[in-house]
Amino acid sequence: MSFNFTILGVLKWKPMTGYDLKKIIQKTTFMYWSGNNNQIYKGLLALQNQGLVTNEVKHQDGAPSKKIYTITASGIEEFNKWIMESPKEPPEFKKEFLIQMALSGDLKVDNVMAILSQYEESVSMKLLMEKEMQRRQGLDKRRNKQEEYLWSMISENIINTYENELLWIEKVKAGMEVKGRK
Amino acid sequence: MSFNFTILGVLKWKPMTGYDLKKIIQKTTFMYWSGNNNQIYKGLLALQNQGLVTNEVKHQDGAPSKKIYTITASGIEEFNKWIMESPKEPPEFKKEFLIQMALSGDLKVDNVMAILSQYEESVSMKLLMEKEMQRRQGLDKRRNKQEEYLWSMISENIINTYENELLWIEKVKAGMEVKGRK
DNA sequence: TCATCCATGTAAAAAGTTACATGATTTT
DNA sequence: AAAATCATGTAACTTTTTACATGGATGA
Repeated sequence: MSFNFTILGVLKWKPMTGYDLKKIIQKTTFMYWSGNNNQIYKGLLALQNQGLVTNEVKHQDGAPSKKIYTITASGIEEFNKWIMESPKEPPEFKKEFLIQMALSGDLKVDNVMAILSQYEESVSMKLLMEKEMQRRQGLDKRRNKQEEYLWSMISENIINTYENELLWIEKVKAGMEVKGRK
Repeated sequence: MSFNFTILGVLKWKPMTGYDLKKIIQKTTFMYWSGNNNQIYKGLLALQNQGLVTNEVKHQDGAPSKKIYTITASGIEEFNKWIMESPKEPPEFKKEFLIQMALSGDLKVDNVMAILSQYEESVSMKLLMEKEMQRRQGLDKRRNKQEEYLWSMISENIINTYENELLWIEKVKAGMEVKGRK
């Protein structure tokens, strides 16, 4: 389960609470989970049972007390092993629209054009949202030049993905129009 | 649940058994489910209860008897409504590697280069497999020119996705090397 | 002879999401 | 006065995957 490794990796930055982790995972879109409480708190418990993190309870006046989690030496070791030795999964996608297109063989050309436009609208919207998310995250300070470079490349990867999808939509539309005119 | 709509859409091609559906969904990689028995047979039951499909049992000598499912008129109506009126979901990705890269800020340059190469290998392999899958599927006959065009565009979409990922990996590697030399 | 194909189904586990529950403080 | 933030946790549900179960026919 890579979710727990993600927690571990973020705790390498600095010790923090489950609530902090939740916020980070939720705003980082490429950490693709919902980042809900259930996963976070269960994950932290499991990591603690494996001795990969420890926590220290901080009581606060006029605020709920917090558990600050810190990664242990064996936690760092396990995490580095995951990074270096785990098989690198190829990207996975779910493009429901491809299924819809595959099953639209007997639709009228105009209808196919319509659903292509709907998809285009949806991808454009997503791209805008993604750019806004990244603008906000660009304000976060990175630990060093390498981390900054890697995060900028990740941004590029995500933006590219949506932009390539838009280019592909245009191509399909152009091809459909030629068919329609005949 | 788009899985059941997928079943419905494939049944629009022609009546067939759950087993046939399973094979089609399994070999069509962009229908991203495992296409396991549980989903197929439960899905068909649900569709039948909604009156969207009917089945006819065919007994066979020396082979298990089969249930041939046929889409009903209201099934076709529901399916077309799904295609035209359902919101078009933007593509979703799970790129575990982006998470690994995001958490590799304190790795040595050589180690980052190593995991990039591992990822490149993994994506290349996946691309090859995908091309082979598509070569096999290219042998299937399509119902008409439009369906043929749409399926060729879907192939292009999938191949593009992996090829763009490979281009991106090269770019990241090139950028890392400049950093390493400094 | 051993594996795969045909053909249907069930059981159980894992993974993931949504909603519930509490309660003080701060912001709108 | 209402909503959001901080902070932890639980419960219920949906979705998805893996494995089990049967059994004859065909192919390597």
